Amino acid sequence: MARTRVKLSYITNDATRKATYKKRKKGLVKKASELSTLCDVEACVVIYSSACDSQPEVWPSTVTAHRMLSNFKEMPAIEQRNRTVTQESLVRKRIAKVEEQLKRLREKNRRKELTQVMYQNIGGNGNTMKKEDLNDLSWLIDQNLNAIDNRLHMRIESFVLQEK
Amino acid sequence: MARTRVKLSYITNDATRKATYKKRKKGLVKKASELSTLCDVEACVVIYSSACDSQPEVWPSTVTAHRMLSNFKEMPAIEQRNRTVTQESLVRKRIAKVEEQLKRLREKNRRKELTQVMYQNIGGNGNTMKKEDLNDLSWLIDQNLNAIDNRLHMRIESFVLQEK
DNA sequence: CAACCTATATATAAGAG
DNA sequence: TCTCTTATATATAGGTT
Repeated sequence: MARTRVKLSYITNDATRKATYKKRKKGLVKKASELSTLCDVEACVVIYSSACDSQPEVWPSTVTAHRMLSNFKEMPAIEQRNRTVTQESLVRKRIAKVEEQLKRLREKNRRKELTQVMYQNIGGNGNTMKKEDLNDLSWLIDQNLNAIDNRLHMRIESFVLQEK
Repeated sequence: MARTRVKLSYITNDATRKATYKKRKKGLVKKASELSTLCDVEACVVIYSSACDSQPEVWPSTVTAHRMLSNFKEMPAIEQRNRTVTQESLVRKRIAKVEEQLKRLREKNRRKELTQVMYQNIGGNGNTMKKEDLNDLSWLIDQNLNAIDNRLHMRIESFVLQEK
């Protein structure tokens, strides 16, 4: 995507492929993180590369990925229900409502887990955190910073309005 | 990333957020697909959005995601072995070798599965394929096209050399 | 290697229909 | 809401250090 347009097929040259892998892996994870923040959705990315990384790359964390995929196993049941035509719209509405609750609970849970991790580790022995935890933690901190930032702006705006 | 720089925080406006979600989801999946092809790695992306999609977005397929995540559960054992310091380099080498074999087997398996799906569906009743299968199939076709393309170029080159 | 450097290729925010 | 357009923001290929 730069300097030259690259053909979309396996890169034979080892060095080039490894370089591309590192760059694009970083980019992919960044995009996933942005989507997650901008649209408040849960997302995970898993990359297996036996050649480049000794361990699979998992974003945002092993724990999250596991949770997402185990939720995933429940899907067929929901899908079946969605396919049922009997009183379809009513059922759909109920499902949507339950999904909304579920989502809130997941979010709450996620924050709780992460906050715990944060307190366990900040000021502690330093590097007991795994990379995945750091990723999740970084996300949490970003979210909190954004919340603070928004509140600050609101306060500044109301202050400015009072002055007028 | 265009026209205006967007602040990296939750998009409050429903329409805007939904539009952004659709665009970025598409982009993310494209990037994952490209990484997978360019570097020959297995990758999967899962996005849960109770607000925007009624179903989670899964790339490349439900089957693949399941497989990747269940392989994932085996990790702790491997990680433990990696942490063992006894004859570390030798053990690592053996692990690398086994991982390489495993990777080849997975790839072989993946192709087999997909080819089966392909034959089951092409020329059949038309739309019994799920979106995820289509994604995987599309990947398989791309791979085959690339292979054909490469072989064609080789033949052309050898032909040109003969002419000289 | 890894980190940094730019010319280009892509992604995408807004706006229009 | 969806699609198309287009100005900008980002990502990144190929080098350099």
